[in-house]
Amino acid sequence: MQRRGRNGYGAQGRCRRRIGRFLEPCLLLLLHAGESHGYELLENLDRFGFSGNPADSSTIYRILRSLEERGFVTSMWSEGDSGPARRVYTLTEEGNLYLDTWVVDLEETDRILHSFFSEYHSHMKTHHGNDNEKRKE
Amino acid sequence: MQRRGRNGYGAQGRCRRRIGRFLEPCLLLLLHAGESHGYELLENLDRFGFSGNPADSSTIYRILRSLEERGFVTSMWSEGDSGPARRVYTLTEEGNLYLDTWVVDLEETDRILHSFFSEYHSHMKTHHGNDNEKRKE
DNA sequence: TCATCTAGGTGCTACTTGCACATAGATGAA
DNA sequence: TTCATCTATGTGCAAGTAGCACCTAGATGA
Repeated sequence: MQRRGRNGYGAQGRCRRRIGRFLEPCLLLLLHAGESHGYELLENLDRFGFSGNPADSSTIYRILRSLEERGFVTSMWSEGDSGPARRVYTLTEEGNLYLDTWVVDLEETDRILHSFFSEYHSHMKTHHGNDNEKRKE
Repeated sequence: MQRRGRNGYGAQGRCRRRIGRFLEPCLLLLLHAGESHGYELLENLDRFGFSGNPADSSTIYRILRSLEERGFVTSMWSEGDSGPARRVYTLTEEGNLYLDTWVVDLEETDRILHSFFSEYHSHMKTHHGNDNEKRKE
């Protein structure tokens, strides 16, 4: 306590703004539209524009398991009309709230991202094309 | 090779769209505006809106070291007019190009993020406020 | 002398993700 | 009947990002 926050950083506990490829909220959103199983969710993910660089199936199954452990989804085995059995996931009320916190978080991330872009573009405008000048003098 | 890509995923090699808190491009952008040292960069990061949840100093120093190992920045010890010596970092031409690839990557991420938002909002509009209906019937 | 500020750093840990690979039921062709 | 293939779920391992606790050390002023 005497050492942490000495320089003002790392003082308000773990509150990571992770987005990475933010697969978790995408899965939650897909499940909000109706129950589904992993393989189907995997295919529907390209709706978000991941198609050029799709997610790995193992990642999706692991996220779903993790969501279930935290009570945000429930799962049931379902003998489908064709193919092997599927583990069908359903969003819970907690998962629904969790999706909302994700959206708030991602909107904040979006703001940060755009402040990066505006900083970048305004800086590039003043150094139009010639970005060596600052290191020359 | 016979197994990977069987379902069409994981077939084009490692091309992770990582953003996380995307501290790396922020540092590159700050260095593009002029040479600086870690402690100063840390303080300037709040320009991007990280202020509510600032980065840890160890993370910044490690990113700077990593950038140097990859040739994107160079560093020199500088005896300042006050306080302890500083390791001053300067962006290289490669680092400048690397920043541009980051921007392209982040713009793609921005598109994905917005397709998420539009999917979310259009879905919420049709289920205005009552999101239990789909699980009730 | 001692606390504090400035500045840089290490060790450990957790989380996310990707790749390789395993398992197994269903389905159809040879 | 056997075998490849598709559908579907999963594990093991490794790398990358980041946070927290903690350390070192010069400068500065009470």
